[in-house]
Amino acid sequence: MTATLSERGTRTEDLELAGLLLATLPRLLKMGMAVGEHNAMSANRAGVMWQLRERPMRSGDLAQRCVMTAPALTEQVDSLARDGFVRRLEDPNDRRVVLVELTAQGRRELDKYREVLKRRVAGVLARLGAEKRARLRSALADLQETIEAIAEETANVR
Amino acid sequence: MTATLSERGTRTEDLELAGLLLATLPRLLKMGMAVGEHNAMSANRAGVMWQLRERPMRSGDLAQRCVMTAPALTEQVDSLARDGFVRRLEDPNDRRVVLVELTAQGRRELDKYREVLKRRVAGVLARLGAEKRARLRSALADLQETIEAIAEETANVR
DNA sequence: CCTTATAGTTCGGTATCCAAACTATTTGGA
DNA sequence: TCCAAATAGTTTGGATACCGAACTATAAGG
Repeated sequence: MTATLSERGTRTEDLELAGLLLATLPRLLKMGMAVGEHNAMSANRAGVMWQLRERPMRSGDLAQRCVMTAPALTEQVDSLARDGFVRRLEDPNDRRVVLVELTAQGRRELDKYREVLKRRVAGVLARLGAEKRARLRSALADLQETIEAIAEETANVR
Repeated sequence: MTATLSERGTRTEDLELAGLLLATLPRLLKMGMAVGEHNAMSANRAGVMWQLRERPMRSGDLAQRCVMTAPALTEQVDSLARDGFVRRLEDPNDRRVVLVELTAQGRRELDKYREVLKRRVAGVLARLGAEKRARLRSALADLQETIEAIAEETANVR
């Protein structure tokens, strides 16, 4: 635990690390995300659909997970539903709620899109040696864990 | 023409790593970038200005570095110039060229904005232990190096 | 019941982006 | 020397994504 610093724990070291992260990653992502041929898909659409890969989700939770407002999400779901990639379901327990579910077609499109991105980003990562890739893998796993934990917490505060 | 990222040598291991990266980072960035109070700044604007932190840059190079089209960049520069954050300069050697320069005010705003983001992201990173943070730092440094190298290459192909 | 809270949607407006067409300048032959 | 092709940016027209505020429908509680 040793969480003595974690309250106001933004030390210089952390700030530098955060600055490095903010300078580095947006460009990498943009390079990977600029797909072009994939007309039906985009980074935003894929981000929403990705959250639904495991199970249907309430519209509000989906918005929170995608870090967007409820109106923005409604629009996204409208658009995705128009293309047949997701569908809206009723919640039998609470008729205010809208559940959003990934369709089979949506899953296929998402996989196809992510395959393209993965190949592209992998092309960058291939330039790192095996050792550096392993280190990156561990670091990303740590990050994902932390992000998931934060998402859980803020969802529970709801 | 496209093919900025090479796709050769993409092994399964690389693909998984890329997938992890694509699933993890956009959310972290969105969490950090959702500032709110900072009306005059945004992730996009800051991204453009950040490229100018060292020296003025040709409009075309700036667009390439920011991974956006020339028209989109023109619009961004218009908007940033309207706010006094950047200014256009002439290139005495080639009168077709427009150089874009960060103003003193722009630098102040950029620093302020990045400070907010850094604190926010650092708050996430503080949850990792010192060891994991160190590993993340190394991994990001590797990535940045690789990205810079790719940017150099594609710029030289010009 | 009737007030308050909650879940989504609609509305109005803004920011961001792209492809295609356009202007101005430079370059490279013939 | 002169003009066609290439290059650097901008303008135009249109699409997408986003947000705050107002609205509808349902649920919960006193």
